[in-house]
Amino acid sequence: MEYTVQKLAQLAGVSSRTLRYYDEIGLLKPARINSSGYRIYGQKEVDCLQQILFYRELGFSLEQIQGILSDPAFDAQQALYQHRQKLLEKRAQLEELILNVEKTIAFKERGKQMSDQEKFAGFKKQMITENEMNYGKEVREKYGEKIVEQANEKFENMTEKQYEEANALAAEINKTLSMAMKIGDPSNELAQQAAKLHKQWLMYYWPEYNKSAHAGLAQMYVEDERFKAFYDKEQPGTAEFLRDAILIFTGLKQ
Amino acid sequence: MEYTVQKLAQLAGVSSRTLRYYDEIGLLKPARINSSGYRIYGQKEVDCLQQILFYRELGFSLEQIQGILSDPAFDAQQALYQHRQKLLEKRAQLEELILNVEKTIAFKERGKQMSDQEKFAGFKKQMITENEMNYGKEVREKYGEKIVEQANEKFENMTEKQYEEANALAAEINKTLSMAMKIGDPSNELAQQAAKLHKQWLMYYWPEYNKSAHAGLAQMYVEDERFKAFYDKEQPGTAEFLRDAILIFTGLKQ
DNA sequence: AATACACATTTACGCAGCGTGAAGGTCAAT
DNA sequence: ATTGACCTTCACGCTGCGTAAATGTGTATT
Repeated sequence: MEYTVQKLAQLAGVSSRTLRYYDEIGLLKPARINSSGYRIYGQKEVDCLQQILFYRELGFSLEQIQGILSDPAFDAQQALYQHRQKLLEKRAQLEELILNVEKTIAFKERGKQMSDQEKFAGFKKQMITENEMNYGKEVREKYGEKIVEQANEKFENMTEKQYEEANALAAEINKTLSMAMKIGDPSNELAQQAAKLHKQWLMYYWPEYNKSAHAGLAQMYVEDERFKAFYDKEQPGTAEFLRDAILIFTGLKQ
Repeated sequence: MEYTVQKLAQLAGVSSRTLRYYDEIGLLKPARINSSGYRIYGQKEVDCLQQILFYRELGFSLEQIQGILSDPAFDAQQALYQHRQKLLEKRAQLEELILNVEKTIAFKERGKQMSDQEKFAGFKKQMITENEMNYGKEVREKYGEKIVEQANEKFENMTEKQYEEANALAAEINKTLSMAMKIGDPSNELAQQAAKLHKQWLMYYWPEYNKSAHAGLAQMYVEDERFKAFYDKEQPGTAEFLRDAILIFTGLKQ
């Protein structure tokens, strides 16, 4: 059986350009060239092409394939081993690359979360200052107008650095919380650590700390859907969990 | 601090050609060009180069980096995700490649093993001709000295080509057997195919075929530990499986 | 026989990211 | 003035073809 470029190309599932290229680089010469200059391939060339494509699929370069096929018995084995070795190295590199990309993603993700929390901080400010919430009202009733004004002032006078510290704290709270959730007990050490961090975080925003206000805020985290959604976005039940941890931390439960 | 190409190149650990190229494609333009046409880079460019190299290490193309750096906040995140996705796909491809290369190695290895089987054939010869085994004895008793001598002669007169054919057959038997093993029933079509191939293989070595000798050999495969080890080396139980298949094939069981 | 249309041919640019010259100017020191 | 270490701008080369462009052939239909 004899084939022209196109026929052979179709048979082998490559382009005719590829066959001409293989001819050009001497990888696969046609059996003969007919009177019109057409390349004519025979059975031997078909077999050879199959071999070429086989090694090509294994990721060998055309040059390597040429080497392997020109001296088949000797090199093929060793070439395969070396090739495998190279592929393994390549894979190791890729693994590392992927790890680095993932680290970068995580890093940026954290950065993004902080800008989310920026909004949240704004949201919180709105809550405290504009008296929209019942709890806002309650706080005002309980602690008076003066303290609320002081809080606003403190918030608005935060330096950039303090702001970043607060956000870093918030990120740590999240992390600690998510770890504590895995254990599942709000009286557990890790959960109490989260509550403590939360207190520290609060102190960036509140003019003074007291346990019942902290506990009240914690309760609000559960009852206000906006807060709840914020805390639950990664893991449902986080708001409740944090509330319970804080209630225990403040000693206002059990 | 200002740098010429070379200085910056040294600082960043790239070649000056690279910096010129980055200038050429507009990825990193020098801060200014001095009166002699020298490229002069400033602090801003140093920082930018750091970013470029960072993303380059993550495997991004220069074009992608250009995109990311020109509109940092917006694209970077998504680009990272997409990039990760692409890397994962690439890894999957690599895995497959490696698997295929290893398969090929194993296949060629088996070819090499055929020269092990050369030993094995020698081993077999020894067994049959030198009357070491009970089964060897039995065969002699059953079929007489003459036929054994004929077998030896046939074996020693095998051409290279016949020998290779026989080895190819042996390889096919192995393959068929391992597939049949997955199904698990020695009366199954594939297992019977293996038995048939085994008969054909035998006929390269035996002067004449008969069912009971075939069945006897099959039994020996199980009872002689050397044969058993040979057949079981890839998958325990293969010797028994082959024996059962051959017993059914020869009709000497059930 | 003319036309159409699918095939064939060679030549050559393009791709990514530089390496590696070549041919020539500039700077500082000798 | 010369040297030697810099700098500059071309421009080709690497891989494995894709994708024209320009031109010739083979076969079927009108």
